[in-house]
Order: sequence, then C-alpha cells, then structure tokens
Amino acid sequence: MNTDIFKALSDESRLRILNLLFRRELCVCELESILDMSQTNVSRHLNKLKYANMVLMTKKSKWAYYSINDQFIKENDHLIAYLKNNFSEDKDFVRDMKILISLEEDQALCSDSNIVKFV
Amino acid sequence: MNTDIFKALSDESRLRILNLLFRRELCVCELESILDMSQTNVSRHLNKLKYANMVLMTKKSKWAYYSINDQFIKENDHLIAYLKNNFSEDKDFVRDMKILISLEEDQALCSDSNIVKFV
DNA sequence: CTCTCATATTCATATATTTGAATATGTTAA
DNA sequence: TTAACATATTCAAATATATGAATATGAGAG
Repeated sequence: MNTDIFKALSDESRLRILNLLFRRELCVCELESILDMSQTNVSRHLNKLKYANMVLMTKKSKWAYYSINDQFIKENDHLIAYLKNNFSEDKDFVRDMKILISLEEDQALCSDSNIVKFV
Repeated sequence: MNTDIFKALSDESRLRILNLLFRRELCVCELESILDMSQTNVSRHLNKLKYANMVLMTKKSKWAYYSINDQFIKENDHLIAYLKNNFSEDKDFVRDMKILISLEEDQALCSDSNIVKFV
C-alpha cells in the first residue's frame, strides 16, 4: 500500500492548506497571507500535495491557483470524511477558515480584483 | 490537528502490522514470522503504533500481545473504513492475511500452545 | 541456579524531511 | 525596457526517521 498520501498528511501546514482548499481554490499568495507562512514554504507544501495527487494547479496570468483534485476526493471518500470531520473540530483550523471567509466577504481575494491585495 | 496518526501510518511495515491486528491480537514473534521482519524492527514499529494510541499491549508470561485499541476504532471510524478498504485491495496485504489465516488453521500460533513455534 | 526464549533498548549510521535565505523564471504594469 | 510582483527552485543546515547489530531485561524450563 502506498504511503505517499499519509506522508503528505503528516504535516500540520499541509493539513491547514487542505482545510482551506476544501472551501475553494486559492493562489499561493492568498495561502501565504491567511496562514502567515513564507512564500517558499507554501509553495513547497503545495508541491508535495500536488505530487501526492491531492491538489491540482492551474496558472492564471501571474497567479498559480491550487485546488483539491476531484478525482482524489472520489477515490478516497472515507479519508476525506475523516479529514473534514477533524478539521471542523480543530479550533486552529476553524480560525483559518474564518479568516478566509472574511476575505471573501470583503472581496479581498486575488480573483476579486486586478489589484494585488496581498503583500 | 495532531499529525501523530498520519505519521504512524506513513510506513509500509506499520500498515502491514495494522492489517494483521485488525483480524486478531498477535505477539511480536508471530508478526516477526508472518512479515519476515527482524524482532527489533517489529518491536520498534509496534511501539510507535502504541505511542499513537492505535494499539494496546498486554503481557502474557513471556509474550507481549498487541491488539488494536478499541477506543481508537470508535473515535476514528472513517479512517478505519479507509484503511480496511485499502488493505483489502492490496495484494501484499492480502497475502499477509492469508499467511495468518493458514497459521490459525494449523493452530500454529503462540496462543495455541506452550511450545514455541516461531524461531 | 543456569540456560533459553521473547522482547525492549541502545548505539551508530544512513536516509528523509523541514525550513530560511538567496536566487531564478516568467508576467504585468508603467 | 525597466521595475514590481508571483512563484518555483537551489543551497545549506537542522531535525526527524529508519534500521542493523549488539546488548539488556525478565520470564519460564530444566
């Protein structure tokens, strides 16, 4: 049995990223801002999730947007249920989600504008 | 969210051990024999699973018997379903299970006898 | 009491993972 | 074309993990 998925899930930062991506696709700089992590690190963790086939990347002009791979969701429904369940019970993850939702409400995501809101 | 469980699952040997323990409790030397691994290594991996609260250990005279922690099963039902599903679809894991079942049929497990059958 | 067996632990080493800092690449705007 | 920006990659160092070999511990058999 392949352990790549479990290795990908063995890091708090990557779990926090997945939690947010379950809600919507996000670019690197948005994750960087919400999670208060370095650009280098966000990029690296996303790359690992991509390698494990858990997320997909698509380029939109300057931005690299990452999203949950639907195929991964379909093929791993029990695991997804487990993750979503645990995410919703963890206060740090709920806090991350609240930050994302408030950015949506303020229309402060990169996709809302050509103006770069994250520095 | 705690990554200890995913770290414990990030190793093929530990997954093979869990697969067998889902069927029944086993002592170290039985796992050593079925999995063809060194005693040192089986013991170490079991210790990690115990640390992650996934298995329990009980001493019976010379033998240390390990079993799945029922509390862990109850608290992580989706994850357990995911694991059992994947175990049953992996030919190496099915082979391990067949070896265990044939030992049961031959009454060749430590619990079947005072005579040590595994060397 | 001594030997053998089952298991855990220690030691040393190889390998993998994480991360900050610096740099490279490619895109957009002025 | 030049500057600012978004992202990926490289380099180096720190930390974690895996494992063989040797040894320690403790129980039961003779």
